[in-house]
Amino acid sequence: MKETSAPPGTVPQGTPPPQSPHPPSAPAPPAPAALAAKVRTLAPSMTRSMQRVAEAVAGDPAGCAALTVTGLAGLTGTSEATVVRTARLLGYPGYRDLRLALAGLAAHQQSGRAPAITTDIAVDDPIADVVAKLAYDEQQTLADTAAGLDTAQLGAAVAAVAGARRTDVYGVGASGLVAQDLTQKLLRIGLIAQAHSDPHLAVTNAVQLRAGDVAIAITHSGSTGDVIEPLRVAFERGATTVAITGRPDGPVTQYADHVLTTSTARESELRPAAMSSRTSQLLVVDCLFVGVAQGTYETAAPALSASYEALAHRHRR
Amino acid sequence: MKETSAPPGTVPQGTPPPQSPHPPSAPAPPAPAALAAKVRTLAPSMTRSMQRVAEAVAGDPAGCAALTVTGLAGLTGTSEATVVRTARLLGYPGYRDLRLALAGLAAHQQSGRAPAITTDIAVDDPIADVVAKLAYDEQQTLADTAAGLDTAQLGAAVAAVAGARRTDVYGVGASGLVAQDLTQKLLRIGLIAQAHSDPHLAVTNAVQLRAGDVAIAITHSGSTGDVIEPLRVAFERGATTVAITGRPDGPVTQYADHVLTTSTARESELRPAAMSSRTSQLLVVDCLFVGVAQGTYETAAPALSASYEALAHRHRR
DNA sequence: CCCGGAACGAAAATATCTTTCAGGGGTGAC
DNA sequence: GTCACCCCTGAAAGATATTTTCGTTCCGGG
Repeated sequence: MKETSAPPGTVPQGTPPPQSPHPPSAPAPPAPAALAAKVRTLAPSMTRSMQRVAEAVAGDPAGCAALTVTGLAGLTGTSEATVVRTARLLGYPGYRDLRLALAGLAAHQQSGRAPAITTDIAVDDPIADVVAKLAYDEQQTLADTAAGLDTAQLGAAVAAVAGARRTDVYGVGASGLVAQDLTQKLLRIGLIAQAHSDPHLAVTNAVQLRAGDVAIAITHSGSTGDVIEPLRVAFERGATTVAITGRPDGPVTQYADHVLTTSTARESELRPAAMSSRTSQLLVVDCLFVGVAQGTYETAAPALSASYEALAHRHRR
Repeated sequence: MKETSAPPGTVPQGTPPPQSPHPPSAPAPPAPAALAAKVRTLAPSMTRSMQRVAEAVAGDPAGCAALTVTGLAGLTGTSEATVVRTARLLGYPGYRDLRLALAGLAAHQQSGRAPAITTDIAVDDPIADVVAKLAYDEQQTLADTAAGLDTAQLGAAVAAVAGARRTDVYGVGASGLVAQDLTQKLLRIGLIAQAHSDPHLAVTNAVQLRAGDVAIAITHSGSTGDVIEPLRVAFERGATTVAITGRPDGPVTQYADHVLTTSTARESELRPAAMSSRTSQLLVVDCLFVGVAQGTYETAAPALSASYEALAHRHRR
């Protein structure tokens, strides 16, 4: 018999990438998930050998999917012909298609058992669980942050930075890295930006700010004195001030013209709050950056490609 | 060659891939659902023809699962050999197994929800859309990274760091911030760690490493000379070396005992690759950290609370 | 005891997958 | 600018897997 699905040289379907239609679900021949039921239904009409095969298939779809005709025949103590006959009886054109369906079924039921990722990370969690849980938590943090972000405030902050003479960013500890990340990006699109993690230098720099400049403070707790102080100075010098914080009611906001709220996820002993706050802050910072890049596209685009090219030589062949 | 998948009575899988270039080669277990991610990760190292095949496969898993080698080759305008080569590159023993995985994936996503809108960010997108798209993309990046992360390699890296005399981390540019992030965390649980972004200092420090020490290089491109060089030195001094890179076939891996792969998302003009690579790298680093914290819980727990308390009085009332 | 029918498996026949090999195109060296 | 080299690529040979064919065996009934 010829290949059931696609003739080699001909033009079976002229549509390569288009998604296959979902509405017309399983018609009749390819049973999607009701395989076990089908086996029970058809069992009476099967011969002994075929029943053995059907039983094996229904019992361990995943395992059988990994077997060839010969393998399955050997496993069930029958012959290849019997296996093919069974596949036919179950409604498939041949063993090949049964096997394909089997693989799908296996994947399906494997995804069925949802890992309890809502749990906290325990000391004895296997490493695979740690990965799953962390990824899940960070995804959750991102969703929360996006949902809680005030786009009006963000828009105002974007406009301020896009039109600023210079932008100073304050952050210490983990937030300091976020501050640097933002700074790096702004520099890449040709803006003048600087990150400060040294409180003293931050304050002395803040004094130089004036109207038209922007100061951004990043602090999860909203009460980090080392970051509030320079922001206060900048505020009093007339600069536009922005606070990125997880505590929109914290002290830092009293000197902030615009407040961007980051989300606060539950923390645990093994998962310090710094982790999710960092994720959240980075998303906010990314949004800010992209917004600014949009607003200054004329200059941002060439600056981006220039910096990209400048780095090209630093890569080995 | 005998049946690639499984002899009758024995274990189904467990077949390591054909060749391993170096001792630290990822076994690359048959990817279950991480296919799209894998395609993106490996795309840069593919040839044009192979990319066409990979694209078709990633674009329409269900459709491709129904095709034979010849059919897929015809559809993509390539040859059977190329299709098989692509399957190999994606980590499967041959096309047969890729097809099987494809069937599983198809069943998987048919049951799952619709894949969301994946439009690029445009210059004139309203700020709310920017937030939504960025959040979605970063979530996707996290999922891809988690799916593509080799837990065996991660476990090995965790063990190495947990037992290390000292740990050095190399990273420049955006990866430098990730390196600092990791370092900060490790310091917090009482380990000795240092981040280097100055290539010269990194090398001079690497010379001091010896067996029992760990060196970690972080580079998205996998070919950043400034980061490879210190890793090479550390490798030759006998330290355990780890590479965190988006290019598991890049130059950096030749000096790495363990390779942790980050995901590569499509980039656009307004969304530089650095953004998603950073997200991906951070997740990997977080996993590494939590793993190490688990392994050294006896000392990590008190160290964590100590550092927490030490910071408390830096917060304003 | 012999006959008819169905089940079953061995092996041939076919299709499919994998490997090998040689040509073509591009790149770096000189 | 030319040459040599290497890698990509596809055609075809070679190896495997699947399907079909066909003969044998096993029962139950006449």
